[in-house]
Amino acid sequence: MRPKRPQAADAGARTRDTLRARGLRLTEPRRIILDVVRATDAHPSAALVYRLVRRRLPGVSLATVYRNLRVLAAQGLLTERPDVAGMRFDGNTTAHDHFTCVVCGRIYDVPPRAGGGVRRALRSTTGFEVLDHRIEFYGRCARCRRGGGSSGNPSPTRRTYARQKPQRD
Amino acid sequence: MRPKRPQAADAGARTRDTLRARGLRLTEPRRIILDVVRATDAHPSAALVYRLVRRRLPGVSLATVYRNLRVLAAQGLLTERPDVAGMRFDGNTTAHDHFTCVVCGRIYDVPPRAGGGVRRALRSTTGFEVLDHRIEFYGRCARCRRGGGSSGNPSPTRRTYARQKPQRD
DNA sequence: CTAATTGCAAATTATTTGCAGCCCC
DNA sequence: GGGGCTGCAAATAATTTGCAATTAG
Repeated sequence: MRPKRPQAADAGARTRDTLRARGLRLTEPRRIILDVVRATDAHPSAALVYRLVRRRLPGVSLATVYRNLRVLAAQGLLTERPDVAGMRFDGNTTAHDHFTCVVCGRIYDVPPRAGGGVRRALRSTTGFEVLDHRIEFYGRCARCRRGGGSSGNPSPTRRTYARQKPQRD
Repeated sequence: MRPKRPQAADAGARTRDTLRARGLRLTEPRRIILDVVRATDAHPSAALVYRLVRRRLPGVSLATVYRNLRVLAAQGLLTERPDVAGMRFDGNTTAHDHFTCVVCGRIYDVPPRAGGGVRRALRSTTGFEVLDHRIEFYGRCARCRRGGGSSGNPSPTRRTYARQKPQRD
């Protein structure tokens, strides 16, 4: 397991309270699932979360992982990201954008760019109430610009990135 | 079928050339599929495209629809959008962002906001080569802000929008 | 206690693929 | 005429659900 992010420090107590307020319990599978998602910045798929959780709790079922990822997302304790290859989860709930490398498939967190200004502008021109927004960038990461598509994906010669099948999980 | 967008005027010829250049053919199913996706701004799922195409070509198979949506996306003739409820397709290939109403589930096209400036900034700070970007907004559309969640979705009282199940298709 | 949660297996849903025949260039 | 394309049916893959047993609070 990797070192946790700073925010994860108080996780136990705060998380428990958040859940309890909605009549939800902080069970061991649930706690470990959240912990695992928070401990990585790989934006894991449900399948990968499952594999990682199993290392700590060999008996969990995949269904439990799916159910909890949903519950935790509904409580705002983690975020769901629809992806070409299925749903991915993000334990970093602070404001940030994403950069997907079309060569290696890695998803990088990048600092938030177009701040509230964009949202305000949209609101004033459309009359829509903007509650949230997400920005996804696509391109070649520094690593892949240098060496040819280093680790990870085969086909570096793709023309589209929409269909890029990154290292699933 | 609804009125086409201005860009769709020359579709036939240009599209044929684009495909031919890659050794691909412009068959009737393919042409109609592209036509259908271009004729709507509903960001349809494959299943809806299938239903719409069938009206004009009753014999098509779902597999053909899927295969062609992939091919057309790979050629840049349409865009794929991963969504919580599966892939959606967009025939509008000009620069624009999206606004998803968390009440009725509609996806609106909105004019592009954070232009190239955002991309340039990201490039200079990260060393990443940014080829493309997408912005997704979430909130309540004008219509839903007025009347309670008018047409469309049941549960107007949801707390999260990540799991909003919009009118599938 | 007792409602929330879990594991398991079966069920759904979305999407892809193998293959034989068809058709565009 | 040959390689793309198509329809069909079967195969995968991702995610969900029913249910009886278990457990947190």
